[in-house]
Amino acid sequence: MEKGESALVAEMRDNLARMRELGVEPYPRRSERTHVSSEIVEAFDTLEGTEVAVAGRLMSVRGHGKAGFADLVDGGGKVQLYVRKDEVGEEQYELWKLVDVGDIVGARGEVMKTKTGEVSVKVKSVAVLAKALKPLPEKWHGLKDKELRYRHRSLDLIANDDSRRVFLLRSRMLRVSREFLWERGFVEVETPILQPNYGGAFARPFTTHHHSLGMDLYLRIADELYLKRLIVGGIERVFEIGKDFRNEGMDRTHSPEFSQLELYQAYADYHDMMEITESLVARLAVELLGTTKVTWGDREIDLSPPWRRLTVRDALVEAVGEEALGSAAALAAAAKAKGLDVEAPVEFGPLAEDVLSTLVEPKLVEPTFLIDYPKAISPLAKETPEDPETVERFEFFIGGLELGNSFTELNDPDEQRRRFELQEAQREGGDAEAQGMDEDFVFALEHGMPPTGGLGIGLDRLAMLLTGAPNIRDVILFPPMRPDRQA
RNA sequence: GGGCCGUUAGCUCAGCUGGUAGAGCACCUGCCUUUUAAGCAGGGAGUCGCUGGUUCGACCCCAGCACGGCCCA
Repeated sequence: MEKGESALVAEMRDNLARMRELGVEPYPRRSERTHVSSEIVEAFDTLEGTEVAVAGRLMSVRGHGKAGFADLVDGGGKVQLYVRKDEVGEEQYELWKLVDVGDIVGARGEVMKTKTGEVSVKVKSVAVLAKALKPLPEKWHGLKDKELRYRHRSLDLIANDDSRRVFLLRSRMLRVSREFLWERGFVEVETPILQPNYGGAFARPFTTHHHSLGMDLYLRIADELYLKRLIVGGIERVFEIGKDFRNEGMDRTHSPEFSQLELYQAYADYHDMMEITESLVARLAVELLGTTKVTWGDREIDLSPPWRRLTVRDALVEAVGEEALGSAAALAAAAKAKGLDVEAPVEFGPLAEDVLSTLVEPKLVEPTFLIDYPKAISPLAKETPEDPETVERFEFFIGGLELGNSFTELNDPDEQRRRFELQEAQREGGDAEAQGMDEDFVFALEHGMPPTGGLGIGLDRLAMLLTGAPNIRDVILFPPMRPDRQA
């Protein structure tokens, strides 16, 4: 036994060696498969008595002396193998006895049913397709340890059906989202992840360096400014599904690397974006879950449109009272009275955002569009007709989760330049999350961008909602983790 | 960043008031040609997260650290 190697591993390695002694290559190049397990189980009546070839992982082996049963799991599900010494012969039965739970095997044989009614393959020949050298997690508790599940997702997927379901559902979420947008005439594109400037959101970026250009580049924090260039370019309905990166804290709902769907539609505004949002989310629920009702914690949430529209102003009035909205000082006082940790001096916009995220958003369990935000915290959105300090913007919330952000896009290039300049001043004033000037984006706007509605949806959180997952890491296949430093 | 909780066999977990560690699954040996959490009999398996400290003696008490979880900022 090598250092650190358990007895179980030694046994599996020993079986590997003995397979080779029998002249069997445990990692062959070729395999055969005529059916996946689900096909055999579902079409048993027509397949009974015919010969099939199956392949997959052995998840359970039950020996009976000169015979044995095993559960073979493949992409379709599970089918039982029935291996008899008098069917496979002496040599093959020797090989069968060297097979461990976890091994990838192929088997050829006749479709049959046991007397207990289990659809099975009565094996004529068996092949080892990949010998496993490490034991699987326990068979009926699965792999529970969250750390191990996140660090070793392959094991989690083998051992936990729930985990596999989550990620298959997530895949279908992407597919249905694309179908939905294609039906509406949207075009999928890819824009740069490595960017000389970052923008489109408030966040600290990840910085990297390109050696041959001799320059620093940023990993994008949003897709927005490139997608709007495409609207200028005449691609009137455009979307991108991809990763954004924000160099911020991690918690139950934040991952530094996360997936976002962003879409832009020319000749549309944020009302149209609300309709798209409601329709898409409801469609996803129906297609993936068969119902518009999702379970979230101990609540049931109905995602059927139309969703509630709540103005930021009304939300703030309800949270801190109308008097508090008169000035930044009044709002600060009211926020402090509600227990918020307010550091003076704070401007109205960021303060309002604080109040919203602490006192309002967690209560937005039923699907809600929070609409009409302060301009000061929305440098890319167009003003409302009623109030130049308010913009046509919404964020939407379900189950207390912020799931997305949308504007009627600002398309006045001069106004956009002024907004960027204000942001730059804030950045110089020490706000690391303020957005920088993007001259090339303004250059594009100067050629004329049609009135446009834009929308971003956080796909990880949407996947959380649709699967009931309490932690964003539960819906990210390989979530970022600190290195596992063994002493 | 702060508070609380966790880390014991490959996995899931027990472990009392400090006296050198247990179960189930998995694994090994034997029996078993329709089992499916197969069964019966027997057996092996541990750096108790890491480093220090207290103590005659530490999985257990104390301190620090690491990783993770929940909550708060």
